[in-house]
Amino acid sequence: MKLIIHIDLNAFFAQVEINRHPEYQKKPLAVGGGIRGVVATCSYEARKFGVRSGMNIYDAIKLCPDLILLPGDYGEYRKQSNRFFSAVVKTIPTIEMASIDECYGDATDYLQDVETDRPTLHDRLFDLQLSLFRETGLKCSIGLGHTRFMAKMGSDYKKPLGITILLDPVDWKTKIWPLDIGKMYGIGSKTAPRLKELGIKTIGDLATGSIPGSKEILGSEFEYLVALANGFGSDVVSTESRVRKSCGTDVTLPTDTTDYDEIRNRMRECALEVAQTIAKDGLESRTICIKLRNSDFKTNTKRMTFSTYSNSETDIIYRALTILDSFYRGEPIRLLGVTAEDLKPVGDAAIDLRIPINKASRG
DNA sequence: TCTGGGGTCCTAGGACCC
DNA sequence: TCTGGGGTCCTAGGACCC
Repeated sequence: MKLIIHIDLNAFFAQVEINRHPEYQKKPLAVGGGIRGVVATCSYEARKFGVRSGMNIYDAIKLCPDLILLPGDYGEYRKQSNRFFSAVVKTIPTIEMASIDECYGDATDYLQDVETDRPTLHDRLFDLQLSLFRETGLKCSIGLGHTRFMAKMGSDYKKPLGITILLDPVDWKTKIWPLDIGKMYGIGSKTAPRLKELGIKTIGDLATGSIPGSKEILGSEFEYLVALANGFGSDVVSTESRVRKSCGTDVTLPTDTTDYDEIRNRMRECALEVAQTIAKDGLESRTICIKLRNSDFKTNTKRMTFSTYSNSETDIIYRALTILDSFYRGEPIRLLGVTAEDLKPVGDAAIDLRIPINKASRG
């Protein structure tokens, strides 16, 4: 069986900021904000006050009045991430980035000789963690399992600087099964409460696979999730960089507005940014989706598929505004955005399956 | 001053074709 | 006149993750 590792940088954005500004060491710090923003990441000192990612800034400051709030420097985070994971690759060549601050790796070659010797296995992972810190100044948590899921649950189990090995049933039965069902990767804030109502309070409860009603809630995911909790699942680590399927940008306005000129202008800015981004990446798009969120926080989307692919600024802006004009009904708008979908590399033949060849050739 | 911004994947239903 | 099933494309929205 393969040995899959998951490496997760702890409070990554906050770590980078503290490394750049040593005076913030041991201080409650959060990255995020903006006029109506939320916390993207916060330091462990901030977490002691109850501050969490996703929390709005207003609540975060209520909990922690001395919170240091930084706007975030995503270019720098990208650079530091590349530096860190390049260091990982020197030891574990097969890695798959899962996001800016985490990766999966196939560590079979690196660890196989010590797999059955638990103390030595642990030592080797500790050495890896330490050498990554010495080389990059960044702290990570490490999870190890036979599947991606167990590796991921492992790196999440103890932070910061955790090392959690979930190779044997006894490992996950004692560490993972007692966890709240909401901690399971793939079960979010909507599904967890519904499962709890049925009596599925922990991952172990789901693992039995026998609680009536759970199949109805989880639908086609049911068998898959039960299998994951029992140590089955994918162990494939793909080094291929993933092709982007969509590219979008949205913006929360400083205050809700019904001013159509402002809404149009903001939409134009978003469309321009999207056009420039996909053009820079050598992509073009055929479907444009616009998003409007009103003051009740209800989000509506409307998309249109066009007959040609384009990444030209004029086209993308025109398309987005055309949809907006046919869609906007005068409600106060809190957030708006544009997403380009149906992306393909410029120059690749566009195969239009909607026109059967026999008909098209009939002319 | 309550609730960002970047994504992915899935589902369900309608239109349309054979 | 009534009525079917398979398949694709498209759309809107939900859920989830970082």
